[in-house]
Amino acid sequence: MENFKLEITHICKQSGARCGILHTPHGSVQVPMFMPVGTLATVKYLSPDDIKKIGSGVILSNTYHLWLRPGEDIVAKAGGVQNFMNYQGPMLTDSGGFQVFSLADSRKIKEEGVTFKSHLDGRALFLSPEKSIQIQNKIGADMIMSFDECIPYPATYEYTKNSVERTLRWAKRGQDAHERKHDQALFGIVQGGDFEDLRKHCAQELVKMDFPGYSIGGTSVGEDKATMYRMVDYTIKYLPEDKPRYLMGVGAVNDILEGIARGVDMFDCVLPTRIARHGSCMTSKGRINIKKAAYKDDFSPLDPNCDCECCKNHTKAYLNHLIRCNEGLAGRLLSIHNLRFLIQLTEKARIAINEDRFLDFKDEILEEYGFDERGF
RNA sequence: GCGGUCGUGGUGAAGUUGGUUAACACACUAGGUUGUGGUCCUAGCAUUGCGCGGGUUCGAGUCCCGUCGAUCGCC
Repeated sequence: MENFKLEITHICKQSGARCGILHTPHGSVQVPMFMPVGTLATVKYLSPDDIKKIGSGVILSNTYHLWLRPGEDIVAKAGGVQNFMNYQGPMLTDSGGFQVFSLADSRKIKEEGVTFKSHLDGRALFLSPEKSIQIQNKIGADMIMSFDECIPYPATYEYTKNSVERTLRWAKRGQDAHERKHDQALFGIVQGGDFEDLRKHCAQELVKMDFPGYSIGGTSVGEDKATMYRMVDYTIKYLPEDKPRYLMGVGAVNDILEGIARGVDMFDCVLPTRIARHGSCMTSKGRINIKKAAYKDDFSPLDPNCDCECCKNHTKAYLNHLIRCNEGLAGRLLSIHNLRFLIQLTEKARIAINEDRFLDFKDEILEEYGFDERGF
């Protein structure tokens, strides 16, 4: 497809991190970037205007969730997910592979696809590579994902190997079923757990199929950070330089920085918005929990270095009050803040890459943040 | 004035024929949450303390007496 293309503008001489522009049918955005998650065609609590104001490049939505409610036909009838939610920016949908893994019961994986029970009402469902792509074709995001098996960690070599082979066959089937190659970029997803040869094999086979973008999957499923970074290392060297690389489900500050250092272009994660709804905030000085009694009478902004609507207009004392009272505005303001915080992080990262000092930048940020094992 | 019922943490309340660590929930305190179920998880949380003061008993929140308070009924 000619209207989807990654243009690499600079490669950091110090780290090898990349900077570029991703062109999509719904606009061009800069990478590396963090993509807010909008599962049900809404970034929880935020209006489309809010999403634009925080400087978000791409937002994510979910095949599995939209399939169940309201159904892909409704979304198609609305003119695609962008029209449905009245957000005219680049979007991406996950394939449902992860949701089948993470929230469905009674999962049975067969060559044909996966049977499982709905998390909403328990009814039996079936999702296959073809079905996932058909649904994503109807939803209409600019980037769509192959239907993969996201295996748990740890998994045995034997299980992982068989799963990778199946994920590769599924990738091919999805590619064959894809009917909107002209305006939807289908990404292949690299699995392979913590096994170097399986990651290599999976990446190389997907590259042979020539996808317009590649995702690194099977991360952030409970493994430790060193393992996650190793999975990225095992994978990324086999991916083509001129295609976008998306590290799925990763959104902790140190993980994003480590990913960028390794050449990742795109990240998404529920972390900033999920923790925001419960009062946890990412700030330049580290993570704080705004619910704490200590903030009851703290009339300073959440993060004086932040330019978001929340930090410019409100005090910690007010946020503390809102979250204690379970007021929706707390979720909105803190979601705006955490998302803006990560987006600002990527903006600063791009500057550092262009100045060939990304490794220094990474160390400075982590130092100031008070990096620990958890990484926020 | 007479009679009944009741009095356990910040709140609502369990506490069996009197028997070791006063259940549970909410609230509160401190953490967590990584391809989003507006969730969920973890830990802490009654100055040997059960309105107050006596008594019985090896042992009382649980029995007895007094007292204070709440509440209902009757004059």
